[in-house]
Amino acid sequence: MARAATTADPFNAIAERRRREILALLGRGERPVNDLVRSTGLAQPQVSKHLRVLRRVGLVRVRRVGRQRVYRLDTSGLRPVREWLDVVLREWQAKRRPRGRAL
Amino acid sequence: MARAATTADPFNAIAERRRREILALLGRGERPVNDLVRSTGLAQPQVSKHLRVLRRVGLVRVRRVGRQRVYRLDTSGLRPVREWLDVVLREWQAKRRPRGRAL
DNA sequence: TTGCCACATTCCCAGATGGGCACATATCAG
DNA sequence: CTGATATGTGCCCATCTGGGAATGTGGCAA
Repeated sequence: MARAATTADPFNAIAERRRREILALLGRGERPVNDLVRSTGLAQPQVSKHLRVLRRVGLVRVRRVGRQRVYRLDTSGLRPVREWLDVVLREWQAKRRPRGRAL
Repeated sequence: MARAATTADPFNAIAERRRREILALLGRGERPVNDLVRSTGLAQPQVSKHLRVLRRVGLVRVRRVGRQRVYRLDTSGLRPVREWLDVVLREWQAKRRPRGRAL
């Protein structure tokens, strides 16, 4: 088997640097594609492709405004990541600091 | 260019399901390879390979005990992920709930 | 030394990119 | 309709990958 598709889940989607960059930008507010193109310095087609991946995994949503497409971050898509991280770190903490037994 | 190496950073490393599984197991405490092999149901070589990737990105550490190698989670390696996630979510919240101005 | 055990490494290969580039589409101004 | 603007898609290709199977290696027991 080869590597999983980038659209397999949020973990694979955010593995790509540029996509994280795009998500970070969208975290500060919605933006049309060309805005992202300028901010990232990437070619427009590349940005569109990254956005497509982010769309497929539910990390962003689009809204059409005239001939533009305004992208918006959908934080719910990051939930699995947050949760996995929390579980791992939480359990680790529980093991590392059993001081005074658990409550 | 192709996809970044799985050993490029923690984001790429945890993109793989099996590796997340291994990290979750290690979150509950150190374990020798064979333990992980049993828990994951993967073949030993595969587990070793995943562990190698996790080692390279600093997500786990090894300790030799006799002929075994005990792996331990190194949470500091997850910091970049935690931080990126926090920044994105925090900024998003700031935009979504500007109630009563910022403090 | 011999043999076994716990792991790591190497080789092979189909599958999935990400960027560059050309091109298709949709919308809006004239 | 025509041209310009804003995006999405298709194609090509070097590169990295995860699993399977075989092999290499260090430590321990007899």
